[in-house]
Order: sequence, then structure tokens, then C-alpha cells
Amino acid sequence: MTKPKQVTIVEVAEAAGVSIATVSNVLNRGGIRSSKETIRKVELAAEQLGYRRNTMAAGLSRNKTYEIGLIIPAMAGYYGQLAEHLQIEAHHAGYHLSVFSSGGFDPDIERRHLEVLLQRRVDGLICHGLAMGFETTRSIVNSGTPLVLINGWGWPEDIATGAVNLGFAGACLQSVKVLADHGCEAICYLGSKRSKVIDEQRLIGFNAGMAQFGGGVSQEIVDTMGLDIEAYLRDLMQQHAKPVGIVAFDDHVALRVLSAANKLHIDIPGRLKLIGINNDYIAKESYPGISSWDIPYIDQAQMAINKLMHKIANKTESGEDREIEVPLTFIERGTTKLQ
DNA sequence: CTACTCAGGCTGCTTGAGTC
DNA sequence: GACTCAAGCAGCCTGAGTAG
Repeated sequence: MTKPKQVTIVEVAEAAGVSIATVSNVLNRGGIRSSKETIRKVELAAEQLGYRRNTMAAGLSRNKTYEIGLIIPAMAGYYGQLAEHLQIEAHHAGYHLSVFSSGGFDPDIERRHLEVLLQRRVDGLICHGLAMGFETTRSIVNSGTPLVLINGWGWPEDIATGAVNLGFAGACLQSVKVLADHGCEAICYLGSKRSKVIDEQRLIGFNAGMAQFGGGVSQEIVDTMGLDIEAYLRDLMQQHAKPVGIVAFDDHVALRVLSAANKLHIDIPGRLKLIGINNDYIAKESYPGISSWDIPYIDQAQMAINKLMHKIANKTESGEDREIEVPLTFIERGTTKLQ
């Protein structure tokens, strides 16, 4: 069965008794004046024939597709929310966002999706640092397609121009300060080596925080992979008579700590103070609520789209190519403060 | 006859220049 | 002012021409 032929601008022009240029002017160029009668005829013909603009042809003519490609590691959780906000911001800028997942860090899928987006001649790309390899990303930069990286920490300078990164390091630094201010005699970081780059960022912040605010406070860095959290907490409580603080990799780790602490009847926040990251719904719904760092999705999406729009327009500003850090907001709940 | 190159046509639309 | 003409966009396809 052959696909029915789509109505084109030519048929609309014939039906309205005008040229195709006039149809284009009426339907797509608000600035060009046409008579009321012509506008009426064109709009009526387009409606009756069911005309739908062919954006591929329009892109061909304008040498612009008004399409942005997004590659993220997965569709769930933070990535899904980020994609949603990027889509809204792209829409505000007059662009359409095509979202692809690299299928859980699969380099083959990453390359295939990227190829599809480049074949479609997207006007620009937004890629999450965890979804991309250095070489693939370098090939995009060399091809001249405007690119903005999200969370591209520690990338080579020639490709990570103008990455928009979440301030996980800053959040961890401040977490240490909060716990030190609350009188903790020991502060521990419970990390996740499985998420290497993100874990590194948190550690940078944690270590800086300890150097800055941890005078006289003992510190410990632990990987939660395969860790018996209940046994770990029991030991920790035996070692320290005064309050102990924990900076958790994220709210999921924080929840595991909270559950184990509740099971052991540890006084929270009297003996144990806990801070997570992400401000997940579990942080709000657990008891007590977990103090956490809220991710400013809207800010990050706005910054990424603005940066990409500047790159597409080929505008350069002073300092434009430096990395931007988007700060997180601390939400204090019952795991650090009596409520 | 086969294999290859190259020019021109085609697609749907936009847009600067020109006409009435 | 209102409208039309025609070039041009990128890439695929087709047919003519040429070499071996």
C-alpha cells in the first residue's frame, strides 16, 4: 500500500488562486502584508485541503531545522525531569527537542543516536556528560555543530567549552559546614564508586569542606557498595559519644542510613545527623524528613538552552566558554534539626 | 557489455528582487 | 501596497557520456 501524498503549498496556491510565494507569505511570514481577501482564501484553502507545512523542506530552504538533539544516559529520575524542563525551555526559544537515551551508557547506542541527530541536521546538541564518550563528543565539536554539555566535569578543555554543571561539590562542602556547625565530632561521607564522576565531585566538595570547617572533627570516607549499613552505624555510635554527621551520596543512600538508624533506635538528629542530595520525594516522605539539596532543574535547563542559543547564533560573550556551575538549594528537615 | 563519472532534475519551501 | 518570479537550499536519483 502506497503512502497517500501529502498536500503541498502548490496545491494550496492552486486552490486559492494565488502563487506559492503568496501562500508562504500568508502562512509563515507575518511581517509581509497581504490583502484580507487573499489571507482568507489562502487560509480557507489550507484548512479545506488539510495542508501541513513540511518542516524538512522548510529546513532545507532556511538551512535551519529548529530542532535540538538531547542525549541523556537514561529517561528515568533526574534525567527525565531535566529533559522535560529542557523541552519547555527549547519550546520557549522556538525550537523542538528530540530526546534520545544512550541506553544505560552503551557506546554503540550513543553513536547511533548521535548519527541520527546529525543526519537530521539538528541546529544544536545538548549532551549529558555521562552519556557521552570523549572521542564521540570531540567529533561533534569538530563537525561544527553547536554543543552544550550538561554535567561534564573534568572534560578536556577543547570539548567541554561552556558546560552547565550542577554544583554537587559546593553542596557537599556546605553539608560539612552544616554538620560542623551542629556540633558533630565526626563527619562521614557515604559514597558510591559506581557513579564515578559524580562521586568524585561530591568528594571534592567533602574534602574541601573538611579542610575549611572540619578543624578537630574526625572524618571518614566509605563506599556503600556491599556495605552493611546497620553494622557500620552500630560501630560508629560506639566510637563516638557526641553527634555524628553523615553526608550521603544521594537520598536513596540517605534513606538506607535512616532505616538502619531507626532499626537501631538511634536518636535522630540528637546522635546522628544526616544530609542527602537530590531532594527526592523519599526525602520529603520519610520520617523524619531527610535534609537534602534540591536540584534547580529550571535554572539548569534555562542556562543550557540560553548557552546553546548563543552558540547557534554564533554570538560570543566574554567568558562564554567557561563552565557554569548551577548551585543547589539546601532544604533542612528533621535529620539535622528538631522540627 | 560493464563500470564509472558527471550533469541535471527533482523534492517543498523560503525569500530578495521585481512587477503591476 | 499587494502580489509574483525565480534562485537557492541538500541530497538523492536518473540518464547520458566515456573508458576499458
